[in-house]
Amino acid sequence: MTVSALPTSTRRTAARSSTPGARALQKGQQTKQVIVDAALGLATQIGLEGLSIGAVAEVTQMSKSGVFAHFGSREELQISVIREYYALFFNDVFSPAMNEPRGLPRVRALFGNWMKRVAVELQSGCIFISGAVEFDDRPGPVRDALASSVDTWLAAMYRAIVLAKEEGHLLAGADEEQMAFEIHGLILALHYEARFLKKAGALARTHKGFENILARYAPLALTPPGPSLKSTPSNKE
Amino acid sequence: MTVSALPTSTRRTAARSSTPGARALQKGQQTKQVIVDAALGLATQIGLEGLSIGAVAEVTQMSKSGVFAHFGSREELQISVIREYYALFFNDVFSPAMNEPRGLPRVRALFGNWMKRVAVELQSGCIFISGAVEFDDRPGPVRDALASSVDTWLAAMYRAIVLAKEEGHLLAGADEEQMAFEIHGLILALHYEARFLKKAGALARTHKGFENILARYAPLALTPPGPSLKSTPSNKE
DNA sequence: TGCAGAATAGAACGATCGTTCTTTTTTGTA
DNA sequence: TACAAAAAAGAACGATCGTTCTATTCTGCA
Repeated sequence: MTVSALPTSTRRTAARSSTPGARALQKGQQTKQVIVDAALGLATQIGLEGLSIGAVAEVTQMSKSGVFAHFGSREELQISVIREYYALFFNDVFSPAMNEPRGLPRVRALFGNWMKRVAVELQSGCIFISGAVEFDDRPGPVRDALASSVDTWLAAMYRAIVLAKEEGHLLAGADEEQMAFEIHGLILALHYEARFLKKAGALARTHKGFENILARYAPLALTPPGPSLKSTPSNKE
Repeated sequence: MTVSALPTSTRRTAARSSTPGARALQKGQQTKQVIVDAALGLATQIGLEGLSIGAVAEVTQMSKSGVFAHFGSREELQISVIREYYALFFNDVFSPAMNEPRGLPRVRALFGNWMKRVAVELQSGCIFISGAVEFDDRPGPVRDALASSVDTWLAAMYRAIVLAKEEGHLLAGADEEQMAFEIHGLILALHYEARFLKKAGALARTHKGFENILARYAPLALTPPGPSLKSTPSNKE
């Protein structure tokens, strides 16, 4: 489960001046990618709802209609931004963690990458969090794209927890959904208290909160900073 | 520490047709209150940033300029809404909990009221949460009013936890700020997963998460709602 | 009852929004 | 190099925004 189910439009054709007989269109997709990148940068600051075609045009030094033509509607631009963010998020958070062995190490890596990413985003904002507030009672295709992206990510996190239990790294009675819920809460609290309230120490508390959760659901596993007994160095997958 | 530090403008003068010699102005403050109430209803649905004077005018059956004259600016209207929400929040969540004895009972009541309120708001939205996302990097008086309201509430929650520790209801080594942080995360996760993702069971998970936190910070206190199959009924985590 | 002042309405402003239509420029290729 | 198609620009539209200014209505009190 990598980034397979991604929109095809965001992938560059890579057929440049060479191989002329392959695919045709190039320039269009190229500038479209530039526009989406710029729009993503804007959306992380002012939110998906505050994203305006005029602002994107100004940043990209294009005309409003020139930007508009690539998407046909503002909603389509917003959806493209969501898909782009989704791809970046998975590449930064999910994919590297899959190199860790299944079980607690992978769960740790997923949470660590997630936390690190949100920490970096404390200056730029997280679309998965801000968008949830903006579209929580605004039905439509934008909301659907956002919700399905978040659902996919949370399901991936949940899946890693289930695997950890199957590996015997968690208590037999551990409630995986409950654990995922509490982890999600830590990330949201980090975003809220650090980004909005500018409170110091939120990052450390997030990390400590995760260790507290582990102490509840996997009390056997010691904290890794020392020479710990990593779980079974399993293989397969 | 009740609702003392509240804006004076939101309190009604209560000097009606009787006692004519007391205060003069009535009608103005009266309709202003109506406007603020209507604006609050709108803001909980579409957010503080989406709140427009035209929409408020339509709801209250007034003219735009008629609404505007009471505040002088949109920002002042937003701030009035925040103060009104703050007052309602404290009356619903904080004040009733102060009837509980200090210590764990009061902490339980605070969290229970908070959770209940957010649960009710799953259809209308919580300004403390949506506003945090809307104004997390938008400096100004609106952000300041919102942040100080949230700060006051979180400080009240923190204070109750400190008292619980002083009463001996928490472990001697309990980190009160950490506990408050984790509790905050539960509320945020409830709002996110129930309101945005429409996931079922979020309310139960929030409650269970709170019990898990208590089991960590106050393992001596048993859960009050009858015989449950909680984790090991043992002691010292 | 009359009257000053508060409260509200009405109209208009400049700005910005998403979108449409038309025209110009650029691109890829025969 | 020429030409058709794609890409981008330009101008304008109706709508809505916050705000200002002026005129009208209402309220409270002598």
